[in-house]
Amino acid sequence: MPIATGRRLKPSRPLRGAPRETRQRLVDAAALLFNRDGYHGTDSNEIAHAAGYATGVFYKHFRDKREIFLAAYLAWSRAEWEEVAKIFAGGGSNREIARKLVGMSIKFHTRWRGLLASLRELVFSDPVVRRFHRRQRRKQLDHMAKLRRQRGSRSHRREEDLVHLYTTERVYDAIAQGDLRALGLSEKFLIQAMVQTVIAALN
Amino acid sequence: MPIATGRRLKPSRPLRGAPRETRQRLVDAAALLFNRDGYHGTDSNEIAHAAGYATGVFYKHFRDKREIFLAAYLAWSRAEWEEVAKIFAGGGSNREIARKLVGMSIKFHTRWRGLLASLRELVFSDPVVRRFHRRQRRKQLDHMAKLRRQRGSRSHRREEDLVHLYTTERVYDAIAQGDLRALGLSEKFLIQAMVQTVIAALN
Amino acid sequence: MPIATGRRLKPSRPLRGAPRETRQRLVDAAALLFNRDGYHGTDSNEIAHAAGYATGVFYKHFRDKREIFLAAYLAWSRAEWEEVAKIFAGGGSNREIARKLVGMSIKFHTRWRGLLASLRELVFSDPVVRRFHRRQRRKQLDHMAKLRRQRGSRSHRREEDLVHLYTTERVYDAIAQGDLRALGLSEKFLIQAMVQTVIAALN
Amino acid sequence: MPIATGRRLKPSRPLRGAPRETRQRLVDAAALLFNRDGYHGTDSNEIAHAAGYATGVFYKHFRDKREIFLAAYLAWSRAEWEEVAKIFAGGGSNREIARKLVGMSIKFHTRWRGLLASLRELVFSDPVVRRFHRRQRRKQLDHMAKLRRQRGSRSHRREEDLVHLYTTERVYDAIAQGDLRALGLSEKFLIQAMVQTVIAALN
DNA sequence: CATGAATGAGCCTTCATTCAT
DNA sequence: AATGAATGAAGGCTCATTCAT
Repeated sequence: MPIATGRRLKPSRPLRGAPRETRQRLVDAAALLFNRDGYHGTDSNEIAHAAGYATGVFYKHFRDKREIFLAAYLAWSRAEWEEVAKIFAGGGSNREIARKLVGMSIKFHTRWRGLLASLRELVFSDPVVRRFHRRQRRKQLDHMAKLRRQRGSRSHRREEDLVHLYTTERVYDAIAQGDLRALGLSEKFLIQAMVQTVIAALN
Repeated sequence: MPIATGRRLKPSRPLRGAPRETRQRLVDAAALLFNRDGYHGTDSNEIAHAAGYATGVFYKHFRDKREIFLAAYLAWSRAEWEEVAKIFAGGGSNREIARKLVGMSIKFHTRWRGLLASLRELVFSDPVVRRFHRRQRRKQLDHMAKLRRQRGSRSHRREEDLVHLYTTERVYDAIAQGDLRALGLSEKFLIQAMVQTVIAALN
Repeated sequence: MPIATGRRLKPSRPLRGAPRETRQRLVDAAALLFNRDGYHGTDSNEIAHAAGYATGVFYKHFRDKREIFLAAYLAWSRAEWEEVAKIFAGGGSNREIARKLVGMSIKFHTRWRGLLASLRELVFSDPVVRRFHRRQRRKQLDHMAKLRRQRGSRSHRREEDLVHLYTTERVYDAIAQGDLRALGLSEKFLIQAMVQTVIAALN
Repeated sequence: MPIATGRRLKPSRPLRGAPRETRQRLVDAAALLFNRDGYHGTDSNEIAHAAGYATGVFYKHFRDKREIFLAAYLAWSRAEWEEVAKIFAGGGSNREIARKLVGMSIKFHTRWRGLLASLRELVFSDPVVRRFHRRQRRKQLDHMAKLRRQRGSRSHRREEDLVHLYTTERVYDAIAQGDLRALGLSEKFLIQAMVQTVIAALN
C-alpha cells in the first residue's frame, strides 16, 4: 500500500515501464479511489487516469473492475500481515504487543475504511469476492494459530479466534468511521477493551 | 449481481387505495428486493412493479431510492425491537431470555442478510444513511439500558453495550452468510458463545 | 418500410406515444441507418436519436442491436412479400408477371442494398441471425410453391427453387451495388436473363 | 462473435528473418483468423501474435487491417486460380473438368467460408475493398474467356459469364455454410445442377 | 392517485493504431 | 527488423428519475 494519502491524485507520468510497475501503479491508484469513493463510485477509466495512464491499460492488466479490487484488497491484506509480523518480531510483553497491534489495526482500518466498507458489501453481493475473502480468512486463522504457537501460548479453538477477529474488526471499523465520536462515546474505552481482548487472544 | 433468498416476486394487487397502504406495499416490495439483490442490484422501476404498481408511483411516495431503503431499514429495525420486547415480556431466566434473543436475532439476520449487507455499505458511502443509522444506534443503546433497568440489572457503560452490539451483530451476520459452514467451523459453538455474551450483557 | 429515403434523418419529435408506434419508428430509423452505414457502422444510440428519441428508449423495445436488426430485416422481408403478392394479384401472363417481379426486386435490392449486405455478413457471423434467416428461407420456399400451385403450374423441386432464389438474389445484389456499370457491362442483359429465369420458375 | 473452423492458432516460430517471409506468415495467420472469426471479430493484435510476432510488426508490413485483409483475399484468389489451372491442365472431357471444378470450388468455399463472408460484407461497406474486388472480377472474367478460347469453345458474352459466376459462387457459399442440410434439402442435387451449369459455361 | 413512456448522463469495455525501446 | 506497452476514441448498455397523460 505505498503512495501517499492526498486528495487529488497526481498523474505522475510513468509511461512505458515494466508491466509489473504499471500494474502496481494501477493497483495503488485503484486502492485510493475505491477507498475514497467506494467500489460502485469508482469509474474504471478513472483508475487508469489516476495512475497516469490512458483508459486502455487497465484492461491489459485486469479482466475487470472486480479483479483489480481483489488485487487492491490482497495488497492491503498482505501489508497488514507484514505489520503484524513486525510487531511480533519487535518482541515485548503480551500487553505491549497487544497495544501495538490495536494501534496499528486502528490506523490501518482508518486509512482504508472505504476499501473495507466496499469489501464487506462485495462479499455479500459477489460470489467471487466472497470466495476470495473466505480463503483469506482461512489463512488469517492459520496465521493466528501459528503466531501463538511460536510464542508458546496455549492453543485456542478456531471458533474462538474467529469471534475475536469479528469483534476487533467490527470495533476498528466503528472507530475508523467515527461512530464513537458521533455517538458521544469514548474511543479510548473501546481501545482499552480491544487491548484486553487481544491480550486474552495471545494467552 | 443477484444474490439470494426469494424466487419471483408476484405483483400482489395494485389497488387505487389509501396512500398509506400503497406506501406500505412499496416498502415491503423494496425490502424483499434489496434483500435479494442488494441496493445497487435493485432497479428502482422494479420496486414499484413488484409491489403491483407502475413506475411512477414510486416517486410519489419517496424522494429517491435511498429514501425507500431507509424506510425498509426502519421497518426492519422496528420489527426486531418488537421481537425483543416480546421476548422480554415472555419472562424467564436470563439464560432463557438470552437463548431466545440469540435465536431470534440469527433468524432475523439470516432472513434479512442482504438488506443488512447493503446497509453496512451505505452507512459508509452515503452520509444521509450514516446519520440515520447513528440515530438508530443511539435509540438502540437507550433501549438496552432501559430494558436492563426494568429488570433491575446493574448499569453498564454505554461503550460496553456498543461493543456487545458490534460483536453479536457481526457474528450473526457471519452465521447468516454461511461463513461458518464455509470455513468448516461449528455454528453451535458461536451460538453458545453469543448466548454467554448476551447473559453477561443482561446482568 | 415506410419513411422516405433522404440523407439526413430528421428527429420528427414524436414523444410519448403508443409503444407500437415508437417501436415502429425505431425500426424504421434502424433500417435506414443499417442500410446506409452497415450493421457495424451503426451506433445503437444513434438509432434512437434518428427516430427522434433519447438513448434509453432503444433498450425498452429491443434487447440489443441484433434484435432491432432482425426486426428491420423482417419488416423488409414482409414488405417484399407483399409486393410479390400484389404483382400476382394484378394478374397477367407469366412474362408480364416476371417482368414486374424482376423490376420490383431490383428496386428493393437497390433501395436496401446496405441492409442486405449486413444481413449476408451476420448470417455468417451470428448464429441467431443465421437461424432466423433460415426460417425465413423456408417460408420463402413454401411461399413460392404455393403461388405456383395457385397458378396451376407444374411443381418444382424445392432445390430448384432454392437455386433460382440464389441466382436472382445474387444478380439483384450485383445490380444494386452498381457492379455492372463498374465492370462496363450491360445491366439490361442481366435483367433480361433474370426475366427468363423467373418465367422458367413460374412454369 | 467467433464462428467456425480451427482450434487455437499456435505461434509457429517468430524469427528475425527476411521481410518477405514475415509478411507471408502474417498473411497466413490473418487468413486463418479472418476465416474463423470474421473481419470484425478479428483483433489486429492477435494477427501478429498468431503469426508468432509481437503487435508492432503488423504495422511495419501493412498500413492497416484492411490491407492485410486484401492480401489474404488476394492469396486466396490466386490459390483458387492455380487450382483451376491445374484442373484444366489435367485435361479430360468437359463433364470431367466440370466435376473437378465444382468439387474443388466447394472445398475451397467450405474451407474459406468465413473469409468469403467477410469479403462480401466489406465489398459493400468499404469502397477500397469494393474497387479491389471489381478488379479481381475483371481478371476473373478475362481468365474465363481465355480458358475457353484455349479449349476452342464458342465465345460467350461477358454478362453470361458473370451470371454464371454469381450463380455458382452463391450456391457454393450456401453449401459451405451448411444451408442445404439445415433446410433438409439435397446437396447432391445442387452439386449436379452446378456441374450442368459449368458444362454449359465450358461449351 | 396512478400510469408508463421517455430521458440522458454515465459506466464498462474493446480494439485499431502508435511509438519508445 | 522486432518488441510490446500505451493510447484514446468509440460504442453498447443500464438505470435513477421525470413528466405528459
